[in-house]
Amino acid sequence: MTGAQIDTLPDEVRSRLRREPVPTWLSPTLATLTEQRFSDPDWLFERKLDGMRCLAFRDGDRVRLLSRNRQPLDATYPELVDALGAQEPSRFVVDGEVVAFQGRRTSFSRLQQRLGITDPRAARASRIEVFYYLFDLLHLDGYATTELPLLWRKRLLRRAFDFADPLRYSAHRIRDGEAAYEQACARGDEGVIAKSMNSTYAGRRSSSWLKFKCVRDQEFVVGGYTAPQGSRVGLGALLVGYHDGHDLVYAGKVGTGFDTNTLRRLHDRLSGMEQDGPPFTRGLARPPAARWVRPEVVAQVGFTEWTTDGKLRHPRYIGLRTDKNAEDVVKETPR
DNA sequence: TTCCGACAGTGGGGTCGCAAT
DNA sequence: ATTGCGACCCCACTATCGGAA
Repeated sequence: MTGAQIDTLPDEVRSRLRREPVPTWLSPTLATLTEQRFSDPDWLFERKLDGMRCLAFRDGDRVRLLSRNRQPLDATYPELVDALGAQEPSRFVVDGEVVAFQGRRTSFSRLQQRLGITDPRAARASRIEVFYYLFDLLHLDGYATTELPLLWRKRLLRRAFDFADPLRYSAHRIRDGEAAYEQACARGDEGVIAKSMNSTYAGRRSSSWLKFKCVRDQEFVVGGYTAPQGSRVGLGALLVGYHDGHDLVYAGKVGTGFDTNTLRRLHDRLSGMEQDGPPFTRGLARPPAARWVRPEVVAQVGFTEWTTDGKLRHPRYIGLRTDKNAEDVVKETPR
């Protein structure tokens, strides 16, 4: 039956298949982050899902799920093992993302509540429903498919599998990347993955897969900093917050985005502004070991979203804002 | 020559499991 | 029973280096 799937391929495509046993491991292709947004008839665009990367290997009765770092996930997602084991093809390798939903959005924080579970019974009993979005096919019925063009791999994947929850096919649109990106951000998605339709499966960081991330940034007041560790110079991270009424609310640390010069400059500036206690009046349950400063410096910070705990997720330093008064820094609500 | 990709190192939030308290 | 820590997951970013383009 599935051999028929392969038989339907045009000769020039089929000639790129290579016979092989089902591999026990393949490195996942990783996308490269880019600021460029483009539309291109040779590229397709998929939703960027906020979950966990997972490769699935089936060889007959044996189904194995592995994380990006080769950690076994079979016991964490037993219902996915079952669904893959019930598929018609008995030998395959697929690539995809395991996700959980919070409303209409994929939610990594919700998925995290299942992530550490290593007992299949506990996993099945979990209230967190997960889905496996498949977006690539690396092996089918004794053939390596990694040398096929992406669009053919996706076609084979879609035809060879029976997509019923919890397995879902990761749909794409062709050509219109900029519109896909804008719609993704408006929906509250993480972004878009752009993929060159004719590319083979790279199995490493690749410029044939690009990340268009929906990013946010705003100003924050610097209220302290931590000491540098190891070979770091100047400081480790900035502790930042924003005003809310009479409160200065702590929003987390920012520990990346500076080069060596900036670290030194920031430390020079902040070390002259120290005060005894934290300037934050809210959001700081247990103050971390830090130096505290008068809340006067304003920094621009990029991040992906607010966590449920009111902290910045994936924060990075962008630069200082000298044109903005610290008193005017408040939490911006996304429009 | 320039650029790309890999690696190491530093930093973030959050969850779970387990050992120490 | 509580706390702290490491190991995972998600990452961003800098600095360096060797080989590809």
